[in-house]
Amino acid sequence: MKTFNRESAVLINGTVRNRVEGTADGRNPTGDIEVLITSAELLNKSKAPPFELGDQKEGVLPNEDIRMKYRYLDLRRTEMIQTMEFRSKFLHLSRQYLESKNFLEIETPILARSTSEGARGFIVPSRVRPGTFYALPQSPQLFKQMLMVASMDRYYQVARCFRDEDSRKDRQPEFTQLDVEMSFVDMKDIQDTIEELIAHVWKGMYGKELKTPFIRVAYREAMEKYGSDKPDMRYGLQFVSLTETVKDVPYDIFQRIMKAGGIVAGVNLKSDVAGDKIGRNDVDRYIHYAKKCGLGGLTWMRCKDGVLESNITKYFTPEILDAIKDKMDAEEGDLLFLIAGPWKSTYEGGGLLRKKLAEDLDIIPRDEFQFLWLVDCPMFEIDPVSGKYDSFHHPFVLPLNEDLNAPYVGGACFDICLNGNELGSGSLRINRPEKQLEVFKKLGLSDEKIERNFGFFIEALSYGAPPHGGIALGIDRFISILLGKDTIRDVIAFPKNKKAASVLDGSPQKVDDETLEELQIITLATDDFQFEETEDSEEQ
RNA sequence: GCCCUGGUAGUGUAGUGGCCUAUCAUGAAGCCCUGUCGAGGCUUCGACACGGAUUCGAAUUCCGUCCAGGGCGCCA
Repeated sequence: MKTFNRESAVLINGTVRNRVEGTADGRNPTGDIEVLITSAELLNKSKAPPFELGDQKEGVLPNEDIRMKYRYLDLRRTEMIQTMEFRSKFLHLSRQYLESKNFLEIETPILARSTSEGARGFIVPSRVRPGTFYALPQSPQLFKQMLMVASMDRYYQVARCFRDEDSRKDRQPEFTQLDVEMSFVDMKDIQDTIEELIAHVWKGMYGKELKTPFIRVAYREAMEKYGSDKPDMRYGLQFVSLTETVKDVPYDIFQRIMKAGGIVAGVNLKSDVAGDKIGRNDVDRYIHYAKKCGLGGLTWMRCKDGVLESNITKYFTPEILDAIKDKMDAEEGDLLFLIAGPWKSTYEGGGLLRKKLAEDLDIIPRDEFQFLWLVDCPMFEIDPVSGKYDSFHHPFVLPLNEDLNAPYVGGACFDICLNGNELGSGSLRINRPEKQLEVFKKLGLSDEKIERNFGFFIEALSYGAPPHGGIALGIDRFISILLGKDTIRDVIAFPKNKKAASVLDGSPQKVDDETLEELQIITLATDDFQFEETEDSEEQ
């Protein structure tokens, strides 16, 4: 009889039976049975795999680039098969729910127009009209809105999106969104739909009811308490504003910051969680870390013998120290960290510090899933340096103020977050052309640019576009969080690496001169990057 | 564009100036054993990413490059 090596495709005929008593192998899932073989055929012999695939070897995985190069083998691992099954079932349940609510799955173009807004796009040269290019969509935004104009009323799509920006562990150049759009809805309608959708998926995946509605947190509160627009509320460590409390303290640094309109806030590391485990050296490390997070520094106070002590308490009167103690709910042994600076950058830096503290102190409940809606978002962000207006979400969000020059303009937009990650964002859209024009102009787009990039869209809105809105959920992120994966690459069958390349098929690739000529393209690149040749391909 | 971490047989690792003709496991090839299949025994094969510098001597120190990952910028 021939030896059948591992990973080969084989055809076995025989009878399954229990093994002789005393020979069962409990270590093996099939250790209780055996097959009495009547015939065996080797359909296709496998070469020796370049790395171990057996389930017992999991946890001893090779470097990721080896896994990517042989992704078809990596995907044979039980863990990867289960991930693909999970993803498939997740999408199936999502479609099942949306179909039951009369949503239509409609495909939108992959070859589309570049609107040269937002993220860098990928472009595709046209052979028929050399010198012109399609763009791959960053999202189906304009198309789904035009489907609403077209009275499609309820649309969804499992949509591939493309953005030519640098990768992160949760960002790939191409990724999948569950894209949803509806006409004649308000924000709550959209949120209710998504809650029901996720609850339906939850029931199907886990057999459990998901608690709805999700909690809602205002943008400002999220920033001021958690230092993030995607707060992880599974643990405490909330910031408390001390700006009012310390406004008269003759501490130079605070005074300067507050005169410039900045804030002072503190977080209490309770002694039972952290306070007395963090020594003076640790505090110095956190000060260093705070500076890396864009904070000017980090002030600390420790509650000892009933009073707050630190290197700067000499600038504070006992009354103010008591007020801080009171406000921060500081008790014996607690450690307070104080941050100060401009509102946005300081809270953002504080949020990074909060996350770091929670990780170091190991107080994040890893098995918990906490959904939330981030609501009451602004319409615009103003660049502190240039003073330029930028969309908080995107330029198609419906402003909540009629007057775009009001001191604060809210946007009819919101995010859905899970465990400190942004899963997706939704909004009501502008449906009147003149309002859309007004927003474009507020964002500093010239008439010429508006006409060139969005003329067709403004035109579409002018044919009685109904009020509409929608949302898009990042499927890769969602699934990776649910499965506890460190990177979305682990939930994508064929992902790209950090340099946006596929090690498996060797893309992106140079094309031959004839192809370039046909497209009338010349390249200025001198770089001669080549993927490492394998021995096999050299032999060919 | 910038910062950080890493790169030792097919794979995972040990090894911080001479004890390295480099450890262990797994793998591959061959043989032995036969209630084996994720068992056991024996033999063999196979690596310091690349280039330069320091040194009597470099896997080990330094510089540069390449590759991979994490982050900043960027991601409307």
